[in-house]
Amino acid sequence: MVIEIKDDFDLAKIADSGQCFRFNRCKNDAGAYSVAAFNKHVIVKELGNDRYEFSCSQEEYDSFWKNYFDMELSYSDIRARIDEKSDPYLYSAATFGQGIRILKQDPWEMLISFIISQRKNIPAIKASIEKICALAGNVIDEGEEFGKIYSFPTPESLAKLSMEELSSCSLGYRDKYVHQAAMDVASGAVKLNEWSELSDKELMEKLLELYGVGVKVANCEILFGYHRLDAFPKDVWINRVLDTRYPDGFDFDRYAPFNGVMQQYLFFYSRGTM
DNA sequence: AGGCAGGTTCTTA
DNA sequence: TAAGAACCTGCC
Repeated sequence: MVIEIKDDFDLAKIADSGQCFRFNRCKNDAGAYSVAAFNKHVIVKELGNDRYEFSCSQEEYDSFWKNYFDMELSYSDIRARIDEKSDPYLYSAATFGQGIRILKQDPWEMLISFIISQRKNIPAIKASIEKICALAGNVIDEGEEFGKIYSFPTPESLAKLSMEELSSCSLGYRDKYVHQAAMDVASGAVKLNEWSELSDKELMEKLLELYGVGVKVANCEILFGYHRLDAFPKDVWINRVLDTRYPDGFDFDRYAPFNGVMQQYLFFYSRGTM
């Protein structure tokens, strides 16, 4: 089906924004992207004039992908909160990053993904996640162009993997973190879905109790897994920006409750320019 | 060849 | 409570 999208929506920027790891440009089809999430897979292709082709039914778009891409929220309105004169750097970053949206992803998949992300670059993170999916996920789609697409494993199937199998996914020292998290969620000791009811503070405290989860990974989980758009993960890139561009501090009060969106613009801009 | 990559844990004072 | 070292692995 083909749909017209008027608000910010740039597949290339979203794919490269570091929030998702199973969102890839199709090798033999420029402008088309493969997206795997929640046991579903879709190819999205930009047609021009704000039109996009989704390789799914209208019904699946309405019931799933529309929400996944957070289409009810206007990101151009969020960008409009930025005043060029009071913060020219953020304004430039947001202009550069226009088209980025924060996806509504699976808290479980995000937790494991960001545990894996520590001290890894994005290609390495993606490679590990794909190995895990191929090893413990199910085939959810198959096509000549993109081959077999696997779902992200359930907590149960990931918990069943031996440490040897986990190690074969190039997790390095993170293998024990992933194993423990899978055990905790599979056993029911950790109920990620119920945690969505917690306050920001309580949610952070719960996440920090998990083995292998520190402040940065917890904030990524809160922003990308729980879609709480005020969370502001600080990684080396963001810290570099804050140190060099905001020596007197970033104005978090001004952009609440959307500081996480600003973080994405700053992150994307810093990676493209520094 | 040595250092580093979107951090966290463990150890030590 | 805080700083420093160690940690897997792959790629410059």
